Amino acid sequence: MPWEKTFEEADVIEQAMQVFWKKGYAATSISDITEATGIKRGSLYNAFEGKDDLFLRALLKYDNERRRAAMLEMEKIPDAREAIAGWFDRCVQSSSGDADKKGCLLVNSSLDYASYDDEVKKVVADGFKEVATFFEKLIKRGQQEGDIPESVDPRSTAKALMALLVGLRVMGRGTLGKAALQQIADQAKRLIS
Amino acid sequence: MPWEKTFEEADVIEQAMQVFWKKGYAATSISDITEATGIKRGSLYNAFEGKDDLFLRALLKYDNERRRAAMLEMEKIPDAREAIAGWFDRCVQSSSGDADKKGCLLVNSSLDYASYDDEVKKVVADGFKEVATFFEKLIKRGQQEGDIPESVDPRSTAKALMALLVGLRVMGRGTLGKAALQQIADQAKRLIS
DNA sequence: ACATGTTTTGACTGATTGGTCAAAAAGGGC
DNA sequence: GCCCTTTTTGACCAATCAGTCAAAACATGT
Repeated sequence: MPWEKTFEEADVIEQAMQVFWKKGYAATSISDITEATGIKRGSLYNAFEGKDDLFLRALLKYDNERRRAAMLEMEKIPDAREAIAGWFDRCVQSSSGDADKKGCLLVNSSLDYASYDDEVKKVVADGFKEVATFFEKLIKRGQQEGDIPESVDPRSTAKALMALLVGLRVMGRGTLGKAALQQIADQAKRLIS
Repeated sequence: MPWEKTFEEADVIEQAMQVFWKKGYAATSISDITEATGIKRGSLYNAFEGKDDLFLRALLKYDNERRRAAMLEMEKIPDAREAIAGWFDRCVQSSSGDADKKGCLLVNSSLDYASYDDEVKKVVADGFKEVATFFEKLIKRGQQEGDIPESVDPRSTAKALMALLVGLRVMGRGTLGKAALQQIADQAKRLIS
């Protein structure tokens, strides 16, 4: 056996993700990443195919460790209404708690759209779709358990919650403070009442 | 008198705006703009300070001719509820009707945030704030006229409508079709019921 | 026809971009 | 100690970036 890498790929992807998250895909240069990770240019290209590939991996890591993780956690909450509300509150927390105001990488990426290849677009689109489906299931469950009125249409309300969440994430990057974001989150609860 | 410009500044700004709108600020190069407008590099720099300046003017033009214009038009609608609903329907139309899926330049710009100077940030932030204030006034008017129930809180609902609109605009750039966008718009109406 | 002052033009700059590559460095197996 | 294979390294590449500038083109006032 010859020699093994002196860095962990996952660590590099994590740090690259932070840079992409903060600056956006187009505005992030390879030099930004080599500076952030400490590994040299050549090593980076030895381990990854290129900027596209690295971004895709970073996005997948984010998607797995943040979005999917949040879904799994919210699924455990017994009350369906509280699960939905909890997701919004969680976003308010993470948006207002981040001094860099990075928002959500999936949401941010959905607007750089034109820059990406199809694989990246699919990750973004699938992520949104899964969350919307998740909301829809929760609404139906809430209706079965009597927590959510039958007058609420699961499918369209789920889409609206999704849009509201995206909007919350976008507005959270601007000048809106925590209190304002919380007001938005509270209105989300009215959509399932 | 020596010689006058052979192009109209407003035309150049309009065409530059289209490019920025479609590709985003960071991904748009000066060459993209000279190709789109037909005017040569030097002439462009003779008429404008640079890329930043050109983008700011393009954004201001968009803000004036789209956002402000929409506000003025919606203000004319007698029924406050319909004015709000009309705005959403209008966005569904323009989002689904655009083959390029450019969305809203103000919304798009709000996510490139880090790339811009303070003046641009101010235009974006002020634009959002004005729309939210507009919604708030409409809600209050609707309540006075008895079209909107008193149980609706004007301020926080206006913020939520704003967020929902932003989300609609973002989602509209993805795979969501017209019907799905319309479902979201219809849910907006539930927030003022 | 000529002088005037602006616009137009395209070649040019230095910096930065994403990406490549050959040589050096590093460890395990023998 | 030597070989084999992989990683590391930094110099290097062509392309592109935003921006500059001097000279040519131009319409007007005289």
